[in-house]
Amino acid sequence: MSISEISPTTGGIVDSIKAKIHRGQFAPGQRLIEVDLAEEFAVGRGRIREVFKTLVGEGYLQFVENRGVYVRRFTREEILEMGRVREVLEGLSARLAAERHLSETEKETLRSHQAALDDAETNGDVDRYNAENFAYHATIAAIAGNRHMTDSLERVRLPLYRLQLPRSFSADSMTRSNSDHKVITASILASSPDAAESAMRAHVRAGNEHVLRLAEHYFKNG
Amino acid sequence: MSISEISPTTGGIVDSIKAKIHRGQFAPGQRLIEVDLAEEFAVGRGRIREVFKTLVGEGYLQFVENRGVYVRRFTREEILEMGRVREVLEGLSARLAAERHLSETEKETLRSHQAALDDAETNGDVDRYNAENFAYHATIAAIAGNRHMTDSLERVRLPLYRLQLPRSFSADSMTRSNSDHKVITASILASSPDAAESAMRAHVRAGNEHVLRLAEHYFKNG
DNA sequence: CAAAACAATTATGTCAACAAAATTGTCGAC
DNA sequence: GTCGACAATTTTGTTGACATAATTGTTTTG
Repeated sequence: MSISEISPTTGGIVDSIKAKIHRGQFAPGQRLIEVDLAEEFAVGRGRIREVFKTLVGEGYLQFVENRGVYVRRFTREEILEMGRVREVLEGLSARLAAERHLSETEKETLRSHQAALDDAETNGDVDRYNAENFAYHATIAAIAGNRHMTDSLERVRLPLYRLQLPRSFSADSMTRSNSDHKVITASILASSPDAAESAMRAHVRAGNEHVLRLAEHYFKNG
Repeated sequence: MSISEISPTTGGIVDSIKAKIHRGQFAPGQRLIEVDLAEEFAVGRGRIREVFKTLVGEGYLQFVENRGVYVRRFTREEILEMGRVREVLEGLSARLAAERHLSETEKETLRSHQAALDDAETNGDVDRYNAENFAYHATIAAIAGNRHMTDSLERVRLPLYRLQLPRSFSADSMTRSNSDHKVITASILASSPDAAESAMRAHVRAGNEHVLRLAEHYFKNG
C-alpha cells in the first residue's frame, strides 16, 4: 500500500466497479455494501452512494429501497430481448465501418484481429477464441466511430460479461462463428455496407440462440 | 400549492425532472442548482445530488466538477450520430411489431393513430401532425414489446425533445412523411417484418436530414 | 472609463453523526 | 429439533455543518 493514498475521483470509482463487474469479481445478484466500498476507496459513504446511482442509471446496478444495490441480474427473456437490440446495433457497427474510408493502419488492425481469430480456431483454443472475439467486435465498433452507438452497445452487452464463461464454443460452433467473421471482415475491407450489416446481424442472431440452450441457474429467478 | 407537501421518492424526483426537460421547462445547457431543487421538492441536498447522478447515467444531464450539472446539450455531429442509431432501433421497432401476432384492439389502435395522422395532414395542421407523429412511433414501440429496445430508443431520442419545436413540417414534407407512415402501417398490419423495417429506416433517415438544415444556434458550440 | 485586484456571496465537495429499517443471532416454548 | 419472539448488530436514510471552489460584486488603479 502506498504511503499517502490519494482519494480517487468519482469517475475513477465508477470505472473501477464496472471493471470488477466485467471481470466477474462482483457477481450478478451480489449485494454491494456502502461502508465496505467506502473503506476500500478511502472515501465517505456519500461518494459511494452517488457512484451507485450513476451505475444504476447506466444499467449496471439495481436499486432496492432500504436494501441497497445489487449487481443487475437478468432473466432469460430479458437477455433474449437485449440480444435482438444487439443484433441491429452490431449490424450498424459493421455497416458504419464499411461505409468509412479505412486508413491502411485500420485495415491492418482489422486483418490482424481476423488472423488472431483464425489462429485460435485452427489451434482449437476456445478460451483464446472467446477473448479475441470480444476484441474483434470492439475493433469494428472503434472503426465505425460513432460514440452513441458504442454507448448503446455497451448497455445491451451487459449480460455477455457474466455469460462469457458458459459461452464455451465447441470446435464446430467455433468454425461456424469464424466463417461469419471472415465474411464480415471481407465485406468491411471491400466497403460493402449492406453485406457487412446483414452478415453481422446473422452472426449475432446465431450467437443469441446459444442463450436458449443455457441452464436455468444462469438467470434471474432460476 | 398544497398545504403539506409529502416528501417525494427519489424515483419521483427523477421522473419529474425528466418531464421538465421533455417539456423544455429546463432548457438544454441550463445549469441546475442543488439547493433550489432541494427546496422545491422539500428534500435534502444529498437526495438531489443522487438524483443528478442517476440522470447523468441516463444521459439527461452533464456533470462538471465543482460546477454542478447542466441539461445535456448536443453538437450537430452528435445528433447526426444518434440519428443513425435511432434509424436502426426504430427499424427494429417496426420489425418486431410486424413479427408479432397483433390482437384486434392493437390493430385498431394502430389504424386510429394512422387516421389521426391522415387527418392532420389533410387539414395542414403541422403542430398536431408533429404531436401525432410522436404518438405513432410510441405506439409501434409499445406493440413491439421489447423493453430494452424502448430504453435504448429513449436515449437516442433525447435531442428530439428540444428540437421538436424547430421541426416544423412544410405541407410538402408532411405529405412525404405521412406517405412513409402509410407504408409502415400497412407492412405491420400485413405482418411483413422486412418491409416494415426497411420502410421505417428510410423514414427516419429522411427525417435526420432535417437536422442538416437547422441553424447553428440550436446546437452546442453554436 | 476600462481593467485588474480584491472582497462578498453563492454553490459544490466532503464528512460525521444520528435515525430508521433490515438482517442476523439468541433464546425459549412446544 | 423447529419455529417464533425478542434482542443485537449491521446497513441504509437523512440531515446538518464545515471546507473549498466558483461566481458575482465592488473597489482601486492606470
